[in-house]
Amino acid sequence: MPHKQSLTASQEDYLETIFHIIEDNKVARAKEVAGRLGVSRSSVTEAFRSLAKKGLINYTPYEVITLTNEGKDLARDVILRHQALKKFFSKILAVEENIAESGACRIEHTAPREIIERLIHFTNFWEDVPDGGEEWLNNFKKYCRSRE
Amino acid sequence: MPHKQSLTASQEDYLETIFHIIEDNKVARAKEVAGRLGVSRSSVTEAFRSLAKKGLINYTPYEVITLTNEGKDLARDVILRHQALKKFFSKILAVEENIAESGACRIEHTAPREIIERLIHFTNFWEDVPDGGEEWLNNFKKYCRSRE
DNA sequence: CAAGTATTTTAGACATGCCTAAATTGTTTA
DNA sequence: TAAACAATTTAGGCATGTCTAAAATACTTG
Repeated sequence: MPHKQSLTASQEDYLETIFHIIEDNKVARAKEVAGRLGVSRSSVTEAFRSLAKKGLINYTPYEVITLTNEGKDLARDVILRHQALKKFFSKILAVEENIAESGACRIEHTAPREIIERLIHFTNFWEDVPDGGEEWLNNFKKYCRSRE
Repeated sequence: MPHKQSLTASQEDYLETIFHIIEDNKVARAKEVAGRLGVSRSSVTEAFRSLAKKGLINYTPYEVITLTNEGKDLARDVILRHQALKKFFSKILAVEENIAESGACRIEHTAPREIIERLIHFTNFWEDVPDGGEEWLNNFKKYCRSRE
């Protein structure tokens, strides 16, 4: 069982995007990746090469790409972190949707696993024990509004 | 009143470190910065040049450096973010000290202001209203332990 | 099926940020 | 005060990740 390899922030972004595109279209192509990530198509080509070298995507020049099993696993891992962060930011911190999203996008690459895990626990526990949480949260929101 | 300029993660690290060294020693020198950040002295020289170009440090080759007022402001800003994150991670998420520290180190550069602010509010509000928080936190810690 | 269009890749640059080794400058001390 | 030592800077490299413009390939349609 090979240990999960470590990716750069950029590679995680590509993997995540590719995963979402494949959810929509079965396969991914450079044009679409470039569009969603806001980079040039030639940058995508290079990213494809580096992901292929790591065995995370199936890539043959000029053809559409798919994820390998390892690529899928890693992509899901990134997406899980992303969603955990976003949920915490929007549900608990009551931050605006788009800030929660962009914050998740950025922090997903740098937050230590232990912290992500705790955040997930925190959110789950909060939801599991709503008796106090609900009211507390309302008061918190009021508190936040009072100092804007 | 010039708007706060944006810094790279690396520049923020240097600024933060320089600020702490100056707190200890009045002035900073490359050797010390290199030691604390774990980079080579020549990397520090280059960082000094880039920070000087942005008007954040007073730098003359071969001499000790100090922070300009703008540099101090920006350094304090980074440190504030760092401390806010660290406090939240250790006090609320009950994460180990060193993980809280390294998480803060990394996330301080990427977290949107709005999220940092909310985190600060959250921590403060939590502490201001300890009646529920204390017990809740103990239950949360138990919950975390139960799934390790 | 050939020509035109769309897509992808290559070629060549550039910026950041790191490194080591060698040169330079500053400091201390015999 | 000159030599030895310490600190800093320069020179030259390397890796990542981005770009534009031009070339190569694939697709589509008359």
